[in-house]
Parts: sequence; structure tokens; C-alpha cells
Amino acid sequence: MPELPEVETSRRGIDQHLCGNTVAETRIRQRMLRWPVSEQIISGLAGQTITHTGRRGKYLLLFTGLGCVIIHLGMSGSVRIVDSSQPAGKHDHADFVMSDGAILRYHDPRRFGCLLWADLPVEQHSLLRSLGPEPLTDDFNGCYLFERSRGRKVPVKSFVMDSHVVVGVGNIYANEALFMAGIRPQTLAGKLSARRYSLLVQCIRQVISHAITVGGTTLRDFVGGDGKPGYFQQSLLVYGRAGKPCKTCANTLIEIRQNQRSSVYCPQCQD
DNA sequence: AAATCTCCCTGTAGGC
DNA sequence: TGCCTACAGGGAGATT
Repeated sequence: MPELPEVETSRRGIDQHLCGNTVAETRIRQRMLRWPVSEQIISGLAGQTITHTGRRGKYLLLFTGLGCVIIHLGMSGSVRIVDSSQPAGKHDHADFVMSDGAILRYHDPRRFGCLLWADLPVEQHSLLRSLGPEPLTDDFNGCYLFERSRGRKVPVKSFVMDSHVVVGVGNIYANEALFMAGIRPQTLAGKLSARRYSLLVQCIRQVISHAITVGGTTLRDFVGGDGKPGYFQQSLLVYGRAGKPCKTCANTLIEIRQNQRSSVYCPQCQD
């Protein structure tokens, strides 16, 4: 599934094909995604030139002089550059046909993603306005996370997965980072010390940085055509390993559910 | 304000 | 083999 590293790698992969290029036509085959595809994308994008691309959290951004296309990949979405010889398949919901013939193709089986138009500045769009810091920038640090957590009674896992606190930490990363930091996912956010938040921030940065490195590799295969598997899975320490031995202490990993989401942890290594 | 719940959707895995 | 059900998950929006 597209995590922040894959969104960033997608952006880098499509950027050179789009920048300075003009949209000739949009073809929307399925307009019911998470929200209906914006009318401005369906009928008002042709003729506009894409000046640059960007990313905020897991939102991919395509800028023109008049506004910005906001793309979210949900959990099954992808974008790739194709040419007109490649026929649209099932779940290829949208094509952005560029004036040089390149096509940005949006694919999303589960339709949890979106294609929206926003006025500038896009940071003021309701979807982006209240997002927390990027996990790899300096404003995401131990002090920040500690301060934000004071008085919070949610489990720390829910806390770090809240995009208003920090963006890009999905279920997989949250599980992995908490294991690396030796913190149980159900520990209340408000109860953890500044020291432990400092360690947690380091672990979140590390797991996401690593996934970016590996995610890039995945994406190259992905964009290249055959889609699959993703080397990041090979690095998983706890996620998807419930019932298996902890790689540190060999104790059996336990699975619990927190707000309809699975958490896996080691009762020996995490407290 | 903060916490909790619901829902959007389809491919896949597991049970029979 | 094939059918059926449960489940996975990002995250906004509604509800408590």
C-alpha cells in the first residue's frame, strides 16, 4: 500500500514528465472516489500547464498557475506514466493526457483515494490546513511530541497515527517504531516521559527513512509495470508476525486490536 | 477539545 | 474447485 515513502517516490517518478507540460485533456472513467472528482479536473484542467509537483503527508500535489490538483492514493492507489499504446484497464479511473503524449494514469481498486482541485495557496485547503509536521523535518522532535502528548488519554499508537500530530505514520510504521522504541502500543500518550518520546521520534525517523530507501526500489518496479512486492516487508520486525518469535528475545509476539486496527508487540521487549 | 465510532470499497485469505 | 464470509486499511466526519 502507498505509504509516505511511496507517495514521495511516485512524485519523483512523475515530476519530470509533468513539469512544464500542458494538460491536453482529462479522461475520467470513474468519478466516484472517496469524494466525487472535482468538476475543475473533469472539465477545467485542459490547457493549464503544470509548473511543479509537491507532497504534503500522503497528499500528492500538482500545481498550475491557477490552482492545485490534490491526489490521495488511499490504500490501493497508484499513479504512473504511460503512453497512448497502453489501454486503460480495470480500476484505471483517470488519465491526465499531456500535450506531449505522456499520460498520467490514476489506478485505485478500492477507491479510497481522491482527485480534488484546490485554490492557492493549497496549504489552506481544509484537508491540509491542520496537518502536523512532516516526520523527517526538524519541527518533528522529542520536545514537540512530548508537549503535544500532555493530557492526552489515547494510546500512544493512536497518538502517533493521528495526522494532526505527525503525518505519514501508518499502522505498519507505528507498530514497527513502537517496537524499536520498546514502548507498548496501549500505553497512554500522556504518561510517557520526554526521554521516551525522544527515542520514539528517532525510531519513527529511522523506520520511515529506511522505507523511503526501500520504497524507492519498490516503486521503480511498480512504475516499470509489474506492481508488486515491496522490499520493506522483509524488514518487518512485528507487523504481521503475531504468534511468531520476537527477533530480539524469541518470546511470542502478541496481537491486540486498537480502534479496529491490529497492533503487534513483544510483551518482553515493550513496556 | 478530545475521544470514539462509522463508513467508504474490493481483493484476498480462510473455512467449509 | 467454488462459494461465502471476514478482514484489511487512511482518514474524514459524525457522534458522544
